[in-house]
Amino acid sequence: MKRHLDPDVTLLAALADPVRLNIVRQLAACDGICACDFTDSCDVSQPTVSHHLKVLREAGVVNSEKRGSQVYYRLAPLAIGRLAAMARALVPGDFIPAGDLVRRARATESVSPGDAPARP
Amino acid sequence: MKRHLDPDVTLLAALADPVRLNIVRQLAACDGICACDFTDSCDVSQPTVSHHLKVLREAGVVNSEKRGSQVYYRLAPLAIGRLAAMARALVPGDFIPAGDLVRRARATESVSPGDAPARP
DNA sequence: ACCAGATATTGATGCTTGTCAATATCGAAG
DNA sequence: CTTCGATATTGACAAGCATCAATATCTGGT
Repeated sequence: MKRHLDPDVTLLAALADPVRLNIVRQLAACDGICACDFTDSCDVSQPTVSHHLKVLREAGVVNSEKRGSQVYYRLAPLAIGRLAAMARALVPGDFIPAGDLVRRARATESVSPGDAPARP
Repeated sequence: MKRHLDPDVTLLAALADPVRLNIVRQLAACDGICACDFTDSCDVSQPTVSHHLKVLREAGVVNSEKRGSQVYYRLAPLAIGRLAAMARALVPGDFIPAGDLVRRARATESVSPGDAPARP
């Protein structure tokens, strides 16, 4: 994982992988999961799972705790908080002149994702 | 941009780039920005900006509206909403047995990001 | 001390991606 | 119609990443 200058990019990049997002979602549903469980649930090899866990660890998304011969992982609340804060900061309307609010309210998200700039 | 099966991964991947996150942040601060403004503010070439805008468009992060010879971009509220929903879904504590809450409350995020699994 | 299980590291490989130069397309103005 | 400014596309290239096989390290039990 590239060490970006912006820690938010690092956080997003850590989550922007199907295997890693799957891991994170499992951790959200049931905190404190042993690494071996991921080796079963994810359909990738054990070294790959270990690699992804390392990426998540270095991005601060998960914390690890060694217990006996196995390692338990849990979500880092700070990381999830940072993600939520990012989403909140991206919501327009907090620091925008009132006139723009009206203009935005009129344009009610009519364009579907992925289409070109209105080619007739 | 790879077309993932999971749309959330596509959304996160679209945001996980310094140039694109910069664009999105500018759009959050001042909605309705012409593409040429990004060519100035981002220190990459015009084709690269156009490429990143396309990625954001296809991920549903931004909507584009052609006005005259120039194209205005604005954030897609749905995408930001999806990001916020993701962050909310990752917060543990909503659907976790009460006993685990106590256990998690005791382990108060003491481990710093990126360190090894507690080697004494 | 040795063995077995769990996790991490290394090295190699194919695919993806960010970037730019060059070119194409599109719209407005003359 | 031609020219100019703005945006998009194409082609090419280097860098980064996900993945696995093989190997190493660590831990608990016998």
